[in-house]
Amino acid sequence: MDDISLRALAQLEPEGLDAEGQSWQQRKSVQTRITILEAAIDCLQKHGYGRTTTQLIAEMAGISRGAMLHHYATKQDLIASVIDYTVYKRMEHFLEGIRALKDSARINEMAGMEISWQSMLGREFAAYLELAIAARTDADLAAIFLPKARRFDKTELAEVIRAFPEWADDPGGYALAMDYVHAALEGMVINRDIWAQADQRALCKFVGRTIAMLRRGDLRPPE
Amino acid sequence: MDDISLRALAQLEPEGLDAEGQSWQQRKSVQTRITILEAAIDCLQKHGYGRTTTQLIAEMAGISRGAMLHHYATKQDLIASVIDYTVYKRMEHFLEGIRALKDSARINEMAGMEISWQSMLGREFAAYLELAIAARTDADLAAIFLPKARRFDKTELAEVIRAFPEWADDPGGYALAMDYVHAALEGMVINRDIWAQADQRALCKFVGRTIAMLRRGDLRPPE
DNA sequence: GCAAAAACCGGCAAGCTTGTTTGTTATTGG
DNA sequence: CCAATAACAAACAAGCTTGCCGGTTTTTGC
Repeated sequence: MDDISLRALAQLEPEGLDAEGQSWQQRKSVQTRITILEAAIDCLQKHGYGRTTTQLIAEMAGISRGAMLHHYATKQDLIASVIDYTVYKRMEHFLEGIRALKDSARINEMAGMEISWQSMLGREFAAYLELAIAARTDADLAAIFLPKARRFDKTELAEVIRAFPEWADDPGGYALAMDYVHAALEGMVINRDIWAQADQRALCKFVGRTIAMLRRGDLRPPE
Repeated sequence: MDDISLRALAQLEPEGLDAEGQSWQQRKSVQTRITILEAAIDCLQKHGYGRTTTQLIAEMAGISRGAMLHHYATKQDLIASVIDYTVYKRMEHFLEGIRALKDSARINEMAGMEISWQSMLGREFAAYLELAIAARTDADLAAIFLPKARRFDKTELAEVIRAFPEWADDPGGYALAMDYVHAALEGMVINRDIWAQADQRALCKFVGRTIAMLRRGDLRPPE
């Protein structure tokens, strides 16, 4: 991960989680908060947003509910921090995927899609999806979620542009290709329990093929 | 809508909602039940699965909660009926789209995608999406939702095959194209509040173009 | 050391949600 | 007409969730 990537990541770093050079108490506080946020992600993944209660998070984190409410006064505060943390973690994983990609010299053209696909199989994306869906019907949640989500997409696009300089001749193609991959793969994730696995594999290959063609310019608008 | 379509639709018809030739009391009961189910769909769309309470549904339906619990003894019973009703309504709209398509002689190649896209803007799909996401983290809900969802996909595929006989030379292409359109469009729906509208329009066009190419056979596996 | 602050724990009240129960009105079949 | 049944309404109990408050232990700064 190079300097620019690290700077992009630092731009998304949640507040109150940098324990470097602090007192022992501060460091413990940060550690507890991370434990709580990780527990919250587990809850979102396993029980969904609607059934993610403060009680459950505290139990999964292994601390009392009173202790948790000391760190996050209200549930809304906690959820806001979970959003920050989840977005940060997703970007961290994404940049790690980009970095590994550069090392392996990109053996195939679907590398970008593979990174996205792998990122959608993790805990953080499951939590992100729960938050994204809940934000559709919860104005308060949307107010804090949507800006973060948009910033994530923006940062991710910038990193994709840096990682695939060979697309430089098609500036508009970047955003289109990224949105396309995200839409197709997220749609697949939603139907994961509904569709047959063989169909999902075939679809994955097809999307990869279209990406390769888009990159070659074979899918430019005909007019 | 021809006979075969009507038969496919009848196959998905919910139980206890056919009031033909019954007594006046029976017909009123059916009408009340439909009112409840429609109110439940509204609740799912506006407040999401997690905040859809029996109280809210009863209020939105304009009847007392006691009256509602007379028709649906438990919340689970109600949700099960909502799933049946939603799936039925979605198929009804889909078949209506197919029928209108035949009349207008399919002016463009993206007609199939347009039908799917329009269907995803309706109330029923919003409710369906809420149920699909909730089923991912709710085993009880999944047990009753997943079979219905799979049956819907199966029926829809059969109707697509009937509606587009010119694809007959590519049997495997049907399922792939349908899954592809669904995944891409559902992914777009999820990101509807996050992405810029212009990007969504561009992506919609791109997906349509790939569908056209898939139909022409230009996107067949290279090997 | 020692007072202040921070981390942590347990319990409590208010509100909401679900399911049950009891009662009232309207409709059906004989 | 009348008993049985269905549709509808209101109240109640039990459980859960959230936020708040007092109390305890540990750490920090002077």
